[in-house]
Amino acid sequence: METITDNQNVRMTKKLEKMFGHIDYKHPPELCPVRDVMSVASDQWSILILLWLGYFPVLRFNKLKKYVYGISNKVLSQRLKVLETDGYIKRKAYAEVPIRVEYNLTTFGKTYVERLLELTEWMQQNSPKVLANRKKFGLD
Amino acid sequence: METITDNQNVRMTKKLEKMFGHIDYKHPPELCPVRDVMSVASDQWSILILLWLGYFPVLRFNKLKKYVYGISNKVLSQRLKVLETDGYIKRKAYAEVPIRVEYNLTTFGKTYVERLLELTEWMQQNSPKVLANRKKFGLD
DNA sequence: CGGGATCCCGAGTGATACTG
DNA sequence: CAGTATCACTCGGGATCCCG
Repeated sequence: METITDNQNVRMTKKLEKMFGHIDYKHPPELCPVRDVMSVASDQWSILILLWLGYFPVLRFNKLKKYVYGISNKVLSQRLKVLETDGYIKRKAYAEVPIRVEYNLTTFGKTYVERLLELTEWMQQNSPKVLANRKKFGLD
Repeated sequence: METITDNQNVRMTKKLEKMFGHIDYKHPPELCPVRDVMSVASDQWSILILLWLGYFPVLRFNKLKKYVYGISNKVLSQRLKVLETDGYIKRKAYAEVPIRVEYNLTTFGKTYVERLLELTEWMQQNSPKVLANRKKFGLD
């Protein structure tokens, strides 16, 4: 598991070649939507929001704020707005008193969370290794 | 491809359950290393740096700065430092005149870039959809 | 001359208070 | 309850400077 085979390297290079047609540095940023889309979806708060919305089928503003520990009102509402306009989540407001607002993943959002989970699983498994790296660093 | 089967939903929920033992909101952040590790590795600049280092076996500071279009000296050097201490990349300095510094992925970093590629591939394929969502939003 | 470090400034963020 | 308003503050961008 520590080593990477040549086959894996070849596959990686192929994928990277396809990728870099799109995030190529010669493209002015306004012609490179991938980076733009990526910056929204890979934001640390957005990731946590999406994961929690994957876990619970539906969540309200203050519940979400409680789960996404440490997020502020301002950032939460801003991220929710962006995630909604980008099509990952849906917002439903009920004209009750007090008002009730429910957020949930769209179908599109669910497919993204599936992918996201692969990555966060890796992080969960490897975070001890990273912490060990941090400790070790500078000692040798 | 548009719809998500019940089976997929079940798998997702299982993974999320495993996950949320670790990013649970009841955990104080200092006991939640996953979020900490994640915030480094999912940073938008770090992602681009790692992808380019996946594409080229080795890169020097100014080359990297050119490819990671738009990054500043300060942020680049700071991200490189963090990525090094976390074990994703390695830095080699040659005492020449002028000085030469080379960065490359570690084996650990390569395994991460493999995972990262799965995600960025998704973004590449779906960014048109996101852009369409943005345009459509507010019209209905 | 390459690889940063430093400094200054503006945009974004966090904490709290407040409102429809 | 679901957000906005306010304000102090941090962080990133950009230019410049420095050191080997």
